[in-house]
Amino acid sequence: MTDEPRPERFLQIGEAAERANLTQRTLRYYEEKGLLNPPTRMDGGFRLYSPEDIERIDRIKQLKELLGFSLAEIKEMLVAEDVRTQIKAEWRRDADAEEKAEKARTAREVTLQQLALIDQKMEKMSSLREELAQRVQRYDELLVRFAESKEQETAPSQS
Amino acid sequence: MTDEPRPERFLQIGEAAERANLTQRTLRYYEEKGLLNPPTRMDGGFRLYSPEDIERIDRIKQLKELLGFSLAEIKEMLVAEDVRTQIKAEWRRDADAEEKAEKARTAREVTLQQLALIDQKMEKMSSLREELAQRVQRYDELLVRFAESKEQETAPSQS
DNA sequence: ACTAACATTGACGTGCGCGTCAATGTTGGT
DNA sequence: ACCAACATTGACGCGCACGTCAATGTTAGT
Repeated sequence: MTDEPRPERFLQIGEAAERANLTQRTLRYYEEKGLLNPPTRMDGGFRLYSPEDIERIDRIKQLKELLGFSLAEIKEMLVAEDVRTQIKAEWRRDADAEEKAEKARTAREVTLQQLALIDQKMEKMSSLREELAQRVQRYDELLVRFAESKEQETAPSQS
Repeated sequence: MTDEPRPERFLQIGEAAERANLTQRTLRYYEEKGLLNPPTRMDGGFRLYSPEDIERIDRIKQLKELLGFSLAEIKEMLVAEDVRTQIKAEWRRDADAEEKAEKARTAREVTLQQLALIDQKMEKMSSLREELAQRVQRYDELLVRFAESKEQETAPSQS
């Protein structure tokens, strides 16, 4: 559960999986499903995950565990991320300026939608939290009343 | 998505399912898995869900969709709820007082754990929210810079 | 050159959370 | 008495998100 910092080296699948606390199978599966773009390979064919790949794996975990989305949904959400790295890569190269701006606008929109979604969830969680907190209070009151009545049994009122 | 208010009548499975936006199959499945205690039946064997049953169904939906727990986990969490209604039912009847208090304490503990769990999730969500908000800001800056450079193209600096 | 540790693809298996028949019974109204 | 609408149990099916072999290849160290 110790949030590993972003590594600066490339990692093989074993290390990558351990770091994220996932199995190798899971990483290959995510690749199969298009959630991870195919990582670079060593000469022998071993996968090599870049620091960016590693970050993306973390993001997937986050979206899955935290927000409970399906992999298909997560794939949709990662479009914004893709555009982001795409822009970074294209930034220094020519590429039509207006086109880049358009991509940025799209990415902005998608991210805003994600934000709205998170806000929705947080509101609902907050109200659930309130409900539970009130419930605890009621238990407390009940237990206090109980303690009082017990007190009276052994040591009658001193008023 | 309109949060139906708590009904005061007993509902058959059809109405109950529609109300919660679930299928009949799902309700029977929840019963099968012990998430719902067997509802009362009509003479012919038709299920009749009490208002409490209906509330419980909503709670299950909440825990599932909002927090993304498995049905097994939710079953665990509902223990507190069970104790709660149990206490209510036993309250007027004799039943050893200390025993009731013990149950209340247990229910309190379970509820506190759920609260802690929710707080954990909310914290993580909050930090994810921050990350995304920052990202939007960076897009904005980028787009502003872009707009400025475009402005210069058509209308050179007036300084 | 050998070996242990690590990786590859392919294929089948699994648990969860239901969906979907099929065959049958119940309820309520005309 | 009949009929449509609604329900019942049982059983098989299915998509998702991987788990788990099996057979094979790669890498790194001695």
